[in-house]
Amino acid sequence: MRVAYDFEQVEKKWRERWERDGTYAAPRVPTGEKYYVLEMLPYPSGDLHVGHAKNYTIGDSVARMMRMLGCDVLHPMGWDAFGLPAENAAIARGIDPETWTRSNIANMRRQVRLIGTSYDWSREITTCDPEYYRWNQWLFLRLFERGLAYKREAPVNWCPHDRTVLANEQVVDGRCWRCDSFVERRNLAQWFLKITAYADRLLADLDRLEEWPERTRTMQRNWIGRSEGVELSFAIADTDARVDVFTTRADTLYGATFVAIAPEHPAIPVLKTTISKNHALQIDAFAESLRSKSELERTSLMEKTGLFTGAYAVNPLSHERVPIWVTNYVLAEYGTGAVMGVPAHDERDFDFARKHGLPIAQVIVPHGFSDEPAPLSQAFLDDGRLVASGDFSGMSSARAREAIAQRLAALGAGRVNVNYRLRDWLISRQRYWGTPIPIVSCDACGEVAVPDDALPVLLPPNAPITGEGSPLARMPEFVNASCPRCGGAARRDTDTMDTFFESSWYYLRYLSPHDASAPWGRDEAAGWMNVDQYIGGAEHAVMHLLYARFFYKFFHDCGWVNGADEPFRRLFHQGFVLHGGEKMSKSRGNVVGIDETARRYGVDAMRLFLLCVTPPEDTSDWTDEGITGRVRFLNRLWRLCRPECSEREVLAAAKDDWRVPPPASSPAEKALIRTVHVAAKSARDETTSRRFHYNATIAKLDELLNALSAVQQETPQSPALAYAAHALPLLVAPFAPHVAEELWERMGHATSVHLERYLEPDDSVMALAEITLVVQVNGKIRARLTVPAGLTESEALALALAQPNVRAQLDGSEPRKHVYVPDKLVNLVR
RNA sequence: GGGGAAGUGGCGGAACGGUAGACGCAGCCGCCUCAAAAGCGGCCGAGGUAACCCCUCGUGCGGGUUCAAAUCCCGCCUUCCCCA
Repeated sequence: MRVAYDFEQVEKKWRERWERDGTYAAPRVPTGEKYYVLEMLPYPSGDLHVGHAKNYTIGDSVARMMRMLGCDVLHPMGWDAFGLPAENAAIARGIDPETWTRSNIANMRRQVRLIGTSYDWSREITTCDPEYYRWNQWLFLRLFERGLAYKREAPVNWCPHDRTVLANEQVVDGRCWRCDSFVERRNLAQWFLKITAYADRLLADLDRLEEWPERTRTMQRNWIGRSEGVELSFAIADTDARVDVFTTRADTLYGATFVAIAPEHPAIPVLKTTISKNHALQIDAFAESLRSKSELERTSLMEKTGLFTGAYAVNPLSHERVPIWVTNYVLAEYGTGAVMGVPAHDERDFDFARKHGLPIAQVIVPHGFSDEPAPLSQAFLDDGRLVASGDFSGMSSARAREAIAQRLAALGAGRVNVNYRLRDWLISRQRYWGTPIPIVSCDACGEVAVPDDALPVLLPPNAPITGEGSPLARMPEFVNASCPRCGGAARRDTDTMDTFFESSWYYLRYLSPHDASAPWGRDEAAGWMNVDQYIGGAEHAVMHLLYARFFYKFFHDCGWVNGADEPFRRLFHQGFVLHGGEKMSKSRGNVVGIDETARRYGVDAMRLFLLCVTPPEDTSDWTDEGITGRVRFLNRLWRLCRPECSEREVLAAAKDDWRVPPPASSPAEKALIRTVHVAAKSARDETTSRRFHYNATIAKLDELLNALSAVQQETPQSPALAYAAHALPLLVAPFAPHVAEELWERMGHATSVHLERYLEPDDSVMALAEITLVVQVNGKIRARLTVPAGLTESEALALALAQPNVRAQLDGSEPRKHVYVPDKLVNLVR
């Protein structure tokens, strides 16, 4: 199946014309109603396939619709250009990361343009440009000044052979992906951003993001993982030290039969003073065996194991001595690095106690049960009534939680606390291809900020990128610096930032992309923010979208942005495009590329197919048979509109009137004019409702072509035909922008169809003179009547009762009651 | 294990409590043609029936709410996604 017109030439012509004329340029600040529509900043990985095209087509259709509905639309594009793949290319093939990245951007820019997107290219940003990343550094320093960026030791994956840090995904079965050495965990001083300071707001404000998908909000809630409970202290017997634990179940405190700590727990050195040498050696060996294990392995993959330390902890209320164990499943990085073990009322503790022969002391019984419980065959997790809990026995769990918290507070042994699963954001990467962290380390002054007027700290060229060691650390000309504060010799920080830093604020840079004095302009932000519609994959539901929310709240607190302190008002996740029922991948060899598809069918056909096959949030399947339908659509469109084009003088003369529907002289003409408006209504409503189910709109456009074809055969000179043909380019413009523009021009218009107002659906045109009245008896359809619209209830009822089939179903009896839905149905109930 | 989304013809899907299967793909029949392609017209859930009238069944399964349920509620099964 071939497109019947020269789509290649048509599409190229308009691509260039739009570019030349700046058709889609947005004003500096909006004057009328504004609409900021944004697709997630892409990583320039290389070739685009039709899955990417689907994402950009959805966003572009929305942008074009909103423009045609009269809004000032901001629709920008840029490149998330820092990151590991460029550095890996450098390691594997000796290509300079910048060269590799720039050539990928050039290719992707060409492909994104190829698919007819209406971006304002004057606002293009590239995050590896010093003009961009200097503002990363500037923002980092503002976080640093406010105590929201801090440095501390934290474990990383370390390859001892390559002497480098590995990302989690570079650790395969505990070994380095490059050299197969066993990976170690090693503590390094690293920069963190204090996102936990915003945990409560990030959680609470999810409730206000009503136009985000529920699943995304749920995922963020789970990720933040707020729990209310008590932080309390167990003294380590025979020392002055203590072990802090957090629990949401303070009511089970009397049931604690052990305390479990992480092998890296800071109390271990103190604890060693009270135990035998043999115990101490065993602890060291146990810690050593876990040293190289990742969190994932410890908590999920490995069996839960542990070792008695020989030391005891003292329960702050019962004063009972319980053994302290080191375990693999308690992590030093999470919470307090220690938990109290209550086997009777916690599944994990129950399993652990069973395995290691620890006592199981039940202190909660179901309401209504006796105080002498039978031995448990599994942990009892529900709330109940306390037993064997000193003064608290007999209380309900809920009441006991409060009473125990109060008692602990009075004793100075505990306090009510809120715990979050969310941890501070580690942004240090021991990598080259990223934003240098603008900090100088001075022996005398400590960590000192690079002054604003010395920004950007440029990424030096010709770094030794070999995969061994940190490239910047091996460049003395970069490392050696003078302290901005005392002028003495100092060392530059040789880490670069996590690339999620750049993507946490880029939507603001689009507002003033060339401003050399500020990351963004206040007026521009006041005018354009917030992003009205954000579009991107569900895989970013947590990290990117949480980091961006954190940044925006910080900006808001600094007074740099006004209005709502959420960056993205509405969020839409598009579905994947499969091919042959599988995800597209190079290894499967099932990738459908954009270039090839554009060459075979044209961009308009591709866009229409991607939109029509499923609702945009659903997974869809690419098929070459499926796109046939869209090629036919375009061919029909071209053919049906062109006779009108030859009469361009007539149309030009009637130019002011082309939006006014002519009187219809036949039912087919009436139906045709009506279908024009039905299609326009669908396009408008799918946009303003933010459902974006343009698959339904395209079905209406199919019906419109069917109606047009019917009238053309019947009355080729019909004014209704001219009207519908003239409306068509307007109607399809957001979805198939090139062919629409070409037809529009051929009809004698000198200005772009994309700057026209969309066709306003008119209810009076869509009203039907005759409708089908459905007659039901007891909810089952017994007759369909073609009747004039607007019958009164009694008229409809009389008609319904006169139907022979209805009378037969009523079997001579009068209906007990009836329901009338005007112009729809009558339901008679026997 | 917890949470979320979804199950409709041969296929993708439409129907936001009111005519189930719009529209498209595939298939079948016809027109056009020397022929093919393209195009145009028709048929296309299952069963009953001479029948396109009409009747019965039918939206994963089982209940419920309602004059009326693919749609709302409860339970189950299956699939996908996220977190463990």
